[in-house]
Amino acid sequence: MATTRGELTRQAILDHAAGLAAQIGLEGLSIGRLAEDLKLSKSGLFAHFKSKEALQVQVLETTRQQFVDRVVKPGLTAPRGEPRLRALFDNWLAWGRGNAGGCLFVNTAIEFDDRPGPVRDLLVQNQRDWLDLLANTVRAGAREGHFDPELDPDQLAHELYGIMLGWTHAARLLRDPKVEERTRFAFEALLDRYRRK
Amino acid sequence: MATTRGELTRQAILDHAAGLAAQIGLEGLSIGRLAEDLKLSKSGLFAHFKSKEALQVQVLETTRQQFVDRVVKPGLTAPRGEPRLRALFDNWLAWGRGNAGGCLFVNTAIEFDDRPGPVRDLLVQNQRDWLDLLANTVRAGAREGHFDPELDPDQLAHELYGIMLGWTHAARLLRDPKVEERTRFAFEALLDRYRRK
DNA sequence: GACAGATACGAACGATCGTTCTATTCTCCA
DNA sequence: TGGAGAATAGAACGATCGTTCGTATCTGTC
Repeated sequence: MATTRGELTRQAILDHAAGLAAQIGLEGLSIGRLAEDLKLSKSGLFAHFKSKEALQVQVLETTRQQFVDRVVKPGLTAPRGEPRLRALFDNWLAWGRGNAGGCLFVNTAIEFDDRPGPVRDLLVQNQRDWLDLLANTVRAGAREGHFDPELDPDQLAHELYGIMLGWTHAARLLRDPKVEERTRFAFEALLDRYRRK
Repeated sequence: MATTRGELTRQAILDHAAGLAAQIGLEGLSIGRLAEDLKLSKSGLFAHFKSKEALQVQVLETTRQQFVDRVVKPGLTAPRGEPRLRALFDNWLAWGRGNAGGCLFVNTAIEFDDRPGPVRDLLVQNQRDWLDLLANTVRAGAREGHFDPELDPDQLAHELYGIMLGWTHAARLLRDPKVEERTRFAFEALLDRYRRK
């Protein structure tokens, strides 16, 4: 992976674009705006991607990598089962709080749920991977004796994602000061339902 | 309320725009596209609203009225307390399923959580009203003996909204065939936690 | 130090955006 | 029936969109 000059600017573009996209949407990204922000010419910037759609895809891929680095990998260092599920959840909350526009995947999920194409496809894959990771963590938790092995791990993952979406809504739109407390409460109640009795 | 000619076309515009906005977003709405769809001139259509932002606000108001008619009002005919909460929830699911682009409020919530202005303000008000309605229904349910009066109705409303958002994500992005069943399961589990023991 | 390829620029393309005019056409009441 | 005012149309505005093309500058190699 030779870090040539073009590769450096490409990454700089993608980093900036990823931050911007979380705030104004992947569709709201514009080549001109990006070029101006980064003091490049429109055509010079465009040449790195050949199309806006390719830029959008690469922005998603960049963000996915950041997500893995900041949420998934540190989460996997926690002991498997419930502690790992808690770590993943905590990291996700920190991720949502830490990004200026919130979680790009959550935003893009709604932006593209009606727009077929490679962006949507990639997004679906990312979300499935994340839900599968959560569900598998629950499965391991059942083997460890943390969770009731009779209950459906995919259902837990689905509900957990709903809690995260609820956090997004209350934190970012409503600016609810109790959002943290409400989210934790919901999380604990969910775990409790799935705990081995 | 004199139903003049201009008022008729205005409503026709708003009805079409509301459907379109749910699919491509409030920001994605364009005067030219609307004019073409409705066989009007751009300027003729524009004259009804004087600005795109005013159009967006009125689209939200139109949708709010539809929401009241199709979700809230029929819900209020159910007996107060738990039955009413169930009716509201069922109607909301039907509303989400019935609209081509999903729930406009959910979509716009994410589109505008970073964009200050009258559209965002109106949206916040709508969402607060809806959450308050849910919470008040729970409060009434506690008085009826359906729910535990020690538990926080606003928390239940918040979690209920998270379940709805989870439905949106699984149904519209992931096209999860089990979304209905998962959503119902989560809803029942939530009610169970809040039931008077 | 010259050459080759990668990288960036500037100008321009047609299309569309929201918005502003002026000029029609319609509607309805005196 | 004529005239006032509402409703729509048409043309044009400056701006921005994604994209293309030809040209210049840089970078690293022989």
